[in-house]
Amino acid sequence: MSTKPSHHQRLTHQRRLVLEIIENSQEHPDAEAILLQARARDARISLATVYRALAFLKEAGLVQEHSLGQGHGHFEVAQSTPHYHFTCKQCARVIEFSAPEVIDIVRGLGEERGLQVTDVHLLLSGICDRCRSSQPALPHLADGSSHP
Amino acid sequence: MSTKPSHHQRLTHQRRLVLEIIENSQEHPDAEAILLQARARDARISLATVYRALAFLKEAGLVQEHSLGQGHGHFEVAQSTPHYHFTCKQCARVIEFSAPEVIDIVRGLGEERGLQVTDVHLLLSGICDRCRSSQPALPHLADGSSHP
DNA sequence: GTCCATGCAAACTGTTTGCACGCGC
DNA sequence: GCGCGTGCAAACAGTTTGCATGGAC
Repeated sequence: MSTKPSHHQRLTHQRRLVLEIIENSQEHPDAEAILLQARARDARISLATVYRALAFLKEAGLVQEHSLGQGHGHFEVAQSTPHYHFTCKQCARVIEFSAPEVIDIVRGLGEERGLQVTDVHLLLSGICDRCRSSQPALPHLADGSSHP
Repeated sequence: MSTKPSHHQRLTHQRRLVLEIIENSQEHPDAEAILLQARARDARISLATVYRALAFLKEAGLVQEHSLGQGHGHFEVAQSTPHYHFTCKQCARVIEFSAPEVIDIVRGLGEERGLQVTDVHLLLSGICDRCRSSQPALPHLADGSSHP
Protein backbone atom coordinates (compact mmCIF):
# COMPACT_ATOMS: atom_id res chain seq x y z
CA MET A 1 0.00 0.00 0.00
CA SER A 2 1.56 3.21 -1.04
CA THR A 3 -0.28 5.91 0.74
CA LYS A 4 1.74 8.99 1.02
CA PRO A 5 2.86 9.69 4.54
CA SER A 6 0.42 12.37 5.49
CA HIS A 7 1.82 12.18 8.97
CA HIS A 8 5.32 12.86 10.05
CA GLN A 9 8.15 10.56 10.94
CA ARG A 10 7.47 7.06 9.81
CA LEU A 11 10.55 4.99 9.22
CA THR A 12 12.45 5.47 12.42
CA HIS A 13 15.78 4.11 13.50
CA GLN A 14 14.26 1.15 15.32
CA ARG A 15 11.90 0.28 12.52
CA ARG A 16 14.68 0.42 10.02
CA LEU A 17 16.74 -1.78 12.30
CA VAL A 18 14.02 -4.40 12.52
CA LEU A 19 13.59 -4.35 8.78
CA GLU A 20 17.32 -4.75 8.19
CA ILE A 21 17.51 -7.68 10.53
CA ILE A 22 14.73 -9.43 8.69
CA GLU A 23 16.26 -8.58 5.33
CA ASN A 24 19.65 -9.91 6.31
CA SER A 25 18.34 -13.06 7.87
CA GLN A 26 18.37 -16.27 5.90
CA GLU A 27 16.16 -17.76 8.57
CA HIS A 28 12.63 -16.85 9.41
CA PRO A 29 13.21 -15.09 12.69
CA ASP A 30 10.52 -14.69 15.29
CA ALA A 31 10.01 -11.62 17.42
CA GLU A 32 12.34 -12.86 20.13
CA ALA A 33 15.15 -13.57 17.70
CA ILE A 34 14.70 -10.17 16.14
CA LEU A 35 14.84 -8.56 19.54
CA LEU A 36 18.09 -10.33 20.31
CA GLN A 37 19.74 -9.23 17.11
CA ALA A 38 18.37 -5.75 17.50
CA ARG A 39 19.76 -5.49 21.00
CA ALA A 40 23.19 -6.28 19.66
CA ARG A 41 23.01 -3.02 17.76
CA ASP A 42 20.82 -0.97 20.05
CA ALA A 43 20.83 -2.16 23.61
CA ARG A 44 17.76 -0.24 24.65
CA ILE A 45 15.26 -1.47 22.11
CA SER A 46 12.30 -3.22 23.67
CA LEU A 47 10.20 -6.18 22.69
CA ALA A 48 7.13 -3.98 22.45
CA THR A 49 8.91 -1.81 19.93
CA VAL A 50 9.85 -4.86 17.91
CA TYR A 51 6.23 -5.92 17.78
CA ARG A 52 5.11 -2.43 16.91
CA ALA A 53 7.75 -2.18 14.21
CA LEU A 54 6.65 -5.53 12.83
CA ALA A 55 3.05 -4.39 12.74
CA PHE A 56 4.11 -1.22 10.99
CA LEU A 57 6.25 -3.04 8.45
CA LYS A 58 3.52 -5.54 7.73
CA GLU A 59 1.05 -2.77 7.21
CA ALA A 60 3.53 -1.08 4.93
CA GLY A 61 3.75 -4.28 2.93
CA LEU A 62 7.47 -4.67 3.52
CA VAL A 63 7.31 -7.69 5.75
CA GLN A 64 5.17 -10.78 5.92
CA GLU A 65 4.26 -12.86 8.91
CA HIS A 66 3.89 -16.60 8.68
CA SER A 67 2.67 -19.17 11.09
CA LEU A 68 5.10 -22.03 10.68
CA GLY A 69 3.39 -24.42 13.00
CA GLN A 70 5.32 -23.47 16.06
CA GLY A 71 2.67 -21.50 17.79
CA HIS A 72 4.23 -18.12 17.18
CA GLY A 73 4.87 -15.80 14.31
CA HIS A 74 7.84 -15.84 11.97
CA PHE A 75 8.81 -12.99 9.72
CA GLU A 76 10.39 -12.45 6.36
CA VAL A 77 10.63 -9.66 3.82
CA ALA A 78 7.71 -9.51 1.45
CA GLN A 79 8.65 -11.15 -1.81
CA SER A 80 7.01 -10.67 -5.14
CA THR A 81 7.16 -14.32 -6.11
CA PRO A 82 5.05 -16.43 -3.80
CA HIS A 83 6.74 -19.26 -2.01
CA TYR A 84 5.86 -21.69 0.69
CA HIS A 85 7.37 -23.41 3.68
CA PHE A 86 8.31 -26.80 4.97
CA THR A 87 9.09 -27.11 8.66
CA CYS A 88 11.06 -30.04 10.02
CA LYS A 89 9.40 -31.42 13.09
CA GLN A 90 12.69 -32.66 14.37
CA CYS A 91 15.19 -29.86 13.89
CA ALA A 92 12.69 -27.04 13.26
CA ARG A 93 14.54 -26.06 10.12
CA VAL A 94 12.42 -24.18 7.63
CA ILE A 95 12.84 -24.87 3.94
CA GLU A 96 11.34 -22.59 1.36
CA PHE A 97 10.03 -23.78 -1.92
CA SER A 98 8.14 -22.35 -4.80
CA ALA A 99 5.25 -24.16 -6.39
CA PRO A 100 3.78 -22.13 -9.22
CA GLU A 101 0.98 -24.63 -9.71
CA VAL A 102 -0.49 -23.60 -6.42
CA ILE A 103 -1.67 -20.22 -7.57
CA ASP A 104 -3.48 -21.81 -10.48
CA ILE A 105 -5.30 -24.12 -8.15
CA VAL A 106 -6.14 -21.24 -5.92
CA ARG A 107 -7.28 -19.06 -8.75
CA GLY A 108 -9.53 -21.81 -9.96
CA LEU A 109 -11.03 -22.26 -6.54
CA GLY A 110 -11.56 -18.60 -6.11
CA GLU A 111 -13.52 -18.29 -9.31
CA GLU A 112 -15.46 -21.44 -8.76
CA ARG A 113 -16.64 -20.36 -5.36
CA GLY A 114 -16.67 -16.61 -5.66
CA LEU A 115 -13.93 -16.10 -3.14
CA GLN A 116 -11.49 -13.27 -3.29
CA VAL A 117 -8.28 -14.87 -2.14
CA THR A 118 -5.67 -12.47 -0.83
CA ASP A 119 -3.36 -14.76 1.07
CA VAL A 120 -2.11 -18.24 0.33
CA HIS A 121 -0.12 -20.32 2.74
CA LEU A 122 1.00 -23.80 1.89
CA LEU A 123 2.67 -25.20 4.94
CA LEU A 124 4.26 -28.61 4.96
CA SER A 125 5.83 -30.36 7.86
CA GLY A 126 7.61 -33.65 8.38
CA ILE A 127 11.20 -34.76 8.50
CA CYS A 128 13.82 -32.98 6.48
CA ASP A 129 16.48 -34.64 4.38
CA ARG A 130 19.22 -34.08 6.92
CA CYS A 131 17.30 -35.51 9.81
CA ARG A 132 16.21 -38.48 7.74
CA SER A 133 19.71 -39.47 6.79
CA SER A 134 21.20 -38.90 10.21
CA GLN A 135 18.57 -41.21 11.52
CA PRO A 136 19.27 -44.89 12.28
CA ALA A 137 16.73 -46.42 9.91
CA LEU A 138 13.44 -45.91 11.60
CA PRO A 139 10.78 -48.07 10.00
CA HIS A 140 7.61 -46.00 10.12
CA LEU A 141 7.82 -42.45 11.29
CA ALA A 142 5.09 -41.46 8.94
CA ASP A 143 2.10 -41.70 11.22
CA GLY A 144 3.45 -39.68 14.10
CA SER A 145 2.17 -41.99 16.78
CA SER A 146 5.03 -41.87 19.18
CA HIS A 147 7.94 -39.87 20.12
CA PRO A 148 9.47 -36.92 21.83
CA MET B 1 -2.05 -62.74 25.06
CA SER B 2 -3.80 -59.93 26.71
CA THR B 3 -5.71 -57.90 24.19
CA LYS B 4 -5.77 -55.06 26.63
CA PRO B 5 -3.64 -52.07 25.98
CA SER B 6 -0.81 -51.70 28.39
CA HIS B 7 -2.62 -48.83 30.02
CA HIS B 8 -6.08 -48.83 31.49
CA GLN B 9 -8.99 -46.46 31.01
CA ARG B 10 -8.61 -44.43 27.93
CA LEU B 11 -11.79 -43.14 26.40
CA THR B 12 -13.50 -41.48 29.32
CA HIS B 13 -16.79 -39.70 29.50
CA GLN B 14 -15.24 -36.26 29.04
CA ARG B 15 -13.06 -37.34 26.17
CA ARG B 16 -15.99 -38.93 24.42
CA LEU B 17 -17.96 -35.78 24.99
CA VAL B 18 -15.29 -33.60 23.43
CA LEU B 19 -15.05 -35.94 20.48
CA GLU B 20 -18.81 -35.94 19.96
CA ILE B 21 -18.93 -32.18 20.02
CA ILE B 22 -16.29 -31.97 17.34
CA GLU B 23 -17.97 -34.66 15.30
CA ASN B 24 -21.33 -32.96 15.43
CA SER B 25 -19.99 -29.56 14.66
CA GLN B 26 -20.16 -28.24 11.14
CA GLU B 27 -17.87 -25.47 12.20
CA HIS B 28 -14.29 -25.69 13.26
CA PRO B 29 -14.67 -25.07 16.95
CA ASP B 30 -11.85 -23.81 19.11
CA ALA B 31 -11.19 -24.92 22.66
CA GLU B 32 -13.41 -22.27 24.16
CA ALA B 33 -16.35 -23.16 21.92
CA ILE B 34 -15.90 -26.81 22.77
CA LEU B 35 -15.85 -25.99 26.45
CA LEU B 36 -19.07 -24.08 26.14
CA GLN B 37 -20.87 -26.89 24.38
CA ALA B 38 -19.40 -29.42 26.75
CA ARG B 39 -20.60 -27.45 29.76
CA ALA B 40 -24.11 -27.61 28.38
CA ARG B 41 -23.97 -31.35 28.88
CA ASP B 42 -21.62 -31.60 31.84
CA ALA B 43 -21.46 -28.49 33.91
CA ARG B 44 -18.32 -29.40 35.74
CA ILE B 45 -15.97 -30.02 32.85
CA SER B 46 -12.97 -27.73 32.87
CA LEU B 47 -11.00 -26.02 30.17
CA ALA B 48 -7.90 -27.94 31.16
CA THR B 49 -9.76 -31.17 30.59
CA VAL B 50 -10.85 -29.99 27.18
CA TYR B 51 -7.27 -29.27 26.25
CA ARG B 52 -6.12 -32.60 27.64
CA ALA B 53 -8.88 -34.39 25.81
CA LEU B 54 -7.93 -32.63 22.61
CA ALA B 55 -4.31 -33.64 23.04
CA PHE B 56 -5.40 -37.19 23.66
CA LEU B 57 -7.69 -37.28 20.65
CA LYS B 58 -5.07 -35.78 18.42
CA GLU B 59 -2.56 -38.32 19.58
CA ALA B 60 -5.09 -41.04 18.94
CA GLY B 61 -5.50 -39.72 15.42
CA LEU B 62 -9.18 -38.99 15.84
CA VAL B 63 -8.98 -35.25 15.74
CA GLN B 64 -6.89 -32.74 13.87
CA GLU B 65 -5.88 -29.28 14.90
CA HIS B 66 -5.57 -26.49 12.40
CA SER B 67 -4.28 -23.01 12.64
CA LEU B 68 -6.78 -20.98 10.69
CA GLY B 69 -5.01 -17.69 10.94
CA GLN B 70 -6.79 -16.51 14.03
CA GLY B 71 -4.02 -17.01 16.50
CA HIS B 72 -5.53 -20.03 18.17
CA GLY B 73 -6.28 -23.63 17.37
CA HIS B 74 -9.36 -24.99 15.65
CA PHE B 75 -10.38 -28.60 15.68
CA GLU B 76 -12.11 -31.09 13.45
CA VAL B 77 -12.41 -34.83 13.17
CA ALA B 78 -9.61 -36.45 11.25
CA GLN B 79 -10.76 -37.18 7.74
CA SER B 80 -9.30 -39.65 5.35
CA THR B 81 -9.54 -37.37 2.34
CA PRO B 82 -7.35 -34.37 2.77
CA HIS B 83 -8.95 -30.99 2.51
CA TYR B 84 -7.97 -27.43 3.07
CA HIS B 85 -9.36 -24.20 4.41
CA PHE B 86 -10.29 -20.72 3.39
CA THR B 87 -10.89 -18.16 6.12
CA CYS B 88 -12.83 -15.00 5.47
CA LYS B 89 -11.04 -12.05 6.96
CA GLN B 90 -14.27 -10.21 7.36
CA CYS B 91 -16.74 -12.65 8.82
CA ALA B 92 -14.24 -15.30 9.95
CA ARG B 93 -16.24 -17.97 8.18
CA VAL B 94 -14.22 -21.04 7.29
CA ILE B 95 -14.84 -22.78 4.00
CA GLU B 96 -13.44 -26.20 3.33
CA PHE B 97 -12.31 -27.33 -0.06
CA SER B 98 -10.55 -30.28 -1.50
CA ALA B 99 -7.77 -29.92 -4.01
CA PRO B 100 -6.43 -33.31 -5.02
CA GLU B 101 -3.70 -31.70 -7.11
CA VAL B 102 -2.04 -30.49 -3.96
CA ILE B 103 -0.85 -33.86 -2.81
CA ASP B 104 0.76 -34.46 -6.19
CA ILE B 105 2.66 -31.24 -5.91
CA VAL B 106 3.68 -32.12 -2.42
CA ARG B 107 4.72 -35.60 -3.34
CA GLY B 108 6.85 -34.22 -6.11
CA LEU B 109 8.50 -31.78 -3.81
CA GLY B 110 9.15 -34.39 -1.20
CA GLU B 111 10.94 -36.65 -3.62
CA GLU B 112 12.83 -33.85 -5.26
CA ARG B 113 14.19 -32.60 -1.99
CA GLY B 114 14.32 -35.73 0.10
CA LEU B 115 11.71 -34.52 2.53
CA GLN B 116 9.32 -36.79 4.30
CA VAL B 117 6.13 -34.79 4.38
CA THR B 118 3.65 -35.83 7.03
CA ASP B 119 1.40 -32.79 7.21
CA VAL B 120 0.03 -30.52 4.55
CA HIS B 121 -1.89 -27.35 5.22
CA LEU B 122 -3.11 -25.13 2.48
CA LEU B 123 -4.64 -22.11 4.06
CA LEU B 124 -6.27 -19.38 2.06
CA SER B 125 -7.73 -16.19 3.31
CA GLY B 126 -9.50 -13.27 1.79
CA ILE B 127 -13.11 -12.21 1.36
CA CYS B 128 -15.81 -14.81 1.00
CA ASP B 129 -18.61 -14.76 -1.54
CA ARG B 130 -21.21 -13.57 0.95
CA CYS B 131 -19.13 -10.70 2.22
CA ARG B 132 -18.20 -9.65 -1.27
CA SER B 133 -21.77 -9.37 -2.45
CA SER B 134 -23.08 -7.75 0.70
CA GLN B 135 -20.39 -5.20 0.41
CA PRO B 136 -21.17 -1.62 -0.64
CA ALA B 137 -18.17 -1.25 -2.93
CA LEU B 138 -15.31 -0.68 -0.58
CA PRO B 139 -12.58 1.38 -2.21
CA HIS B 140 -9.33 -0.38 -1.46
CA LEU B 141 -9.86 -3.74 0.07
CA ALA B 142 -9.09 -5.16 -3.28
CA ASP B 143 -5.42 -4.91 -3.96
CA GLY B 144 -4.75 -8.21 -5.61
CA SER B 145 -1.15 -8.64 -4.56
CA SER B 146 -0.47 -9.38 -1.00
CA HIS B 147 -1.86 -8.58 2.26
CA PRO B 148 -4.15 -6.85 4.72
C1' DG C 1 -6.04 -50.33 45.94
C1' DT C 2 -4.08 -48.82 41.90
C1' DC C 3 -3.59 -45.58 38.44
C1' DC C 4 -5.23 -42.54 35.37
C1' DA C 5 -8.13 -38.55 34.52
C1' DT C 6 -10.09 -34.56 36.40
C1' DG C 7 -10.75 -29.85 38.49
C1' DC C 8 -8.82 -25.87 40.07
C1' DA C 9 -5.62 -22.35 40.10
C1' DA C 10 -1.36 -20.85 39.08
C1' DA C 11 2.29 -20.72 35.65
C1' DC C 12 3.81 -19.83 31.13
C1' DT C 13 4.33 -18.00 26.26
C1' DG C 14 3.42 -14.93 22.79
C1' DT C 15 1.51 -10.59 21.99
C1' DT C 16 -0.81 -6.14 23.04
C1' DT C 17 -1.67 -1.89 25.51
C1' DG C 18 -1.63 2.35 28.91
C1' DC C 19 1.09 5.76 30.23
C1' DA C 20 4.88 8.96 30.82
C1' DC C 21 9.02 10.37 28.73
C1' DG C 22 11.85 11.80 24.72
C1' DC C 23 13.36 12.55 20.15
C1' DG C 24 12.88 14.44 15.50
C1' DC C 25 10.98 17.74 12.99
C1' DG D 1 7.10 22.97 21.38
C1' DC D 2 4.04 19.01 19.21
C1' DG D 3 3.13 14.61 18.13
C1' DC D 4 4.45 10.21 17.10
C1' DG D 5 7.44 6.55 18.63
C1' DT D 6 9.50 4.50 22.43
C1' DG D 7 10.39 1.94 26.92
C1' DC D 8 8.64 -0.14 30.70
C1' DA D 9 5.48 -2.84 33.05
C1' DA D 10 1.17 -4.51 33.38
C1' DA D 11 -2.60 -6.66 30.87
C1' DC D 12 -4.12 -10.12 27.87
C1' DA D 13 -5.31 -14.58 25.30
C1' DG D 14 -4.36 -19.16 24.60
C1' DT D 15 -2.45 -23.08 26.46
C1' DT D 16 0.01 -25.96 29.88
C1' DT D 17 1.09 -27.81 34.40
C1' DG D 18 1.37 -29.07 39.71
C1' DC D 19 -1.20 -30.90 42.95
C1' DA D 20 -4.81 -33.04 45.54
C1' DT D 21 -9.16 -35.41 44.78
C1' DG D 22 -12.28 -38.72 42.42
C1' DG D 23 -13.49 -42.73 39.47
C1' DA D 24 -13.10 -46.92 36.96
C1' DC D 25 -11.49 -51.18 37.11
